[in-house]
Amino acid sequence: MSKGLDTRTSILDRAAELASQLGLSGLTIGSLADELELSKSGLFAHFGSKETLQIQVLEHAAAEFAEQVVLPALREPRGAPRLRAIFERWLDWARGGPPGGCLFVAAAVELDDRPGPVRDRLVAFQRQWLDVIRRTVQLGIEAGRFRSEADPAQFAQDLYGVMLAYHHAARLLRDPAAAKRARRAFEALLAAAVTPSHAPRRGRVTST
Amino acid sequence: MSKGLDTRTSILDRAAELASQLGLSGLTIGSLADELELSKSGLFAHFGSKETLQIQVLEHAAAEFAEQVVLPALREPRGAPRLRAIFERWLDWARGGPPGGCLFVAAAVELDDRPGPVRDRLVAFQRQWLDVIRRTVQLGIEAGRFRSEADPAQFAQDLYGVMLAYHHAARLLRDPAAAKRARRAFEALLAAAVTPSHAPRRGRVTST
DNA sequence: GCGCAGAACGAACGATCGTGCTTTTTTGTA
DNA sequence: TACAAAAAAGCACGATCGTTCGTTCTGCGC
Repeated sequence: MSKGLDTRTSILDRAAELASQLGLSGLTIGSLADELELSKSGLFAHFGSKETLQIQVLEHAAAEFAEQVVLPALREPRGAPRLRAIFERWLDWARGGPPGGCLFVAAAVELDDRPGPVRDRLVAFQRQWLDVIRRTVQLGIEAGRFRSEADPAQFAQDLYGVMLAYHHAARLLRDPAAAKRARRAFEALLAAAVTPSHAPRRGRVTST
Repeated sequence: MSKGLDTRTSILDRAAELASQLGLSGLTIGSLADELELSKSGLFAHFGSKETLQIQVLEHAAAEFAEQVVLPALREPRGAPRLRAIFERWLDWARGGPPGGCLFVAAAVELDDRPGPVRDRLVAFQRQWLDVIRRTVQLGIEAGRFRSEADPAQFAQDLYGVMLAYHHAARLLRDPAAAKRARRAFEALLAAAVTPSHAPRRGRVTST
C-alpha cells in the first residue's frame, strides 16, 4: 500500500501548487491528471469527489505549514524571539513556497462566503493558527516580557494584516519593497507590545 | 440608446455582486443571465467576450468606489480628518456593500498571478488607490500635521493590511470584534503618524 | 504458478462553459 | 404610423467540467 500513498502524496503536492494559483475551485481534475501524467479516472479514484480532494489539499498544506512554520517557531524561547520566529517563518512561507502564494490566503478569500465542509475545515485551521499567535502573546505577557495591557487577539489580527498586506503588495503589485515594509510593520507592532525594560533590540522604529 | 445602457448597468450591478462572491472567473454568463432573466446570448452581446465583461465589472465597481469612498473623503480637511474619512468610508464599503465582501479584495487574490488585461486593469486601480492614500499622508506631513519622519508608502501598505485583516476576520472567521479591532489598529497607525502637538483626539491607544 | 486486491486506465455520461450565428422583438424617431 | 436601428432571443457548436463504469495492469502472499 506504499505505491498508493506515494502517488497520492505527489498528487496533493501538485494540487496544492495549482490551487494556490487558480483557487480550490479553479483547480481542475482533468488538468491535474494531465500534469501528473495520470488518467482522470485514476486520479479521481484516490479521492472519490472533488470536494474531498479540496479538503485533502487543505489538510496536506496545513501539515506542511505546521512543519515549516508552527513547530520550529514554538521551539524558540517565549516572548519576542518566538514571535519573531513566527513572523519570519510565516513570511518565508508566503514568499518561497508555492509559486501562487499562500494557499490559505487564496482559499480564505475564495471561500469566505461559500458554506460547506471545505470552508469549515479552512476556518478551523485559521482559528487554530490565530490561537497559536494569541497564546504566544499571552505567554509573553505572563512572562513579563510584554506589557500587561497588550491585547493578544488584537495583536493576532494586526499581525495577520501585516502578512496579508505583504501578500497584496508583493504578489499583485509586484512591489519589491513589500517585504521590507512588512518587517517594519511587524517591528512596530512588536515594539508597542514589549515592556519598556525589554526595549527593541533592532534599530529604532520611528515611522508608522 | 437609453434602454441598452439601462440593462447594461443592471447587468454590471448584479455581476459585481456575483463576482465578489464567486470571483471574476467563477462568475458565469449563463447563471448571470438566468438571474437577470435574460438570454445568455442577449447578455453576451453587450460585451462580446467574458474578458471584456470582467474588465467592465471592475470598471463599474471602481466608479462606485470612487463615488462612495474616494471623492467624499477628499472633501474632508487634510491631515487626520481626511485619513479618518478614508478609513471609515473604506470600512463601510467593505462591510455594507456587496454580500460577498469587497470585489477588489477577491479579485486581487484571484488575479495575483494570472497575467492579462484584467489583471492589468486591477493593478492600475489598486496603484491609484494606494497613491491617494500616500498623497494624503504626504499632504499631512507638508501641512505639519504628521511627523516629518512618517513614511507615506509604509502607511499605505499598513492601512491596506488593516483592511485586509478586517476582511479576513469578519468574512471568513465571522468575528464580531473584527471592526472594533480594525478601528483600534487604524488609530494606533494614525497616532504614530501625527505630530505630538496634534495629539490623538480619541482615547489613548495603549494596546498593540 | 495462482489468485486476489489495489491502482490505473479508457470510454462515456449529462451538464455547463464561452462563443458564434440567424431571427424575432422592441425602441426611438421622422 | 412607418421604418431603421438596437436589443434580445433562439439555437447550435466544440470544449471541458465532475463523475461513473467496466476493464486492465501490477505487485504480493500462498
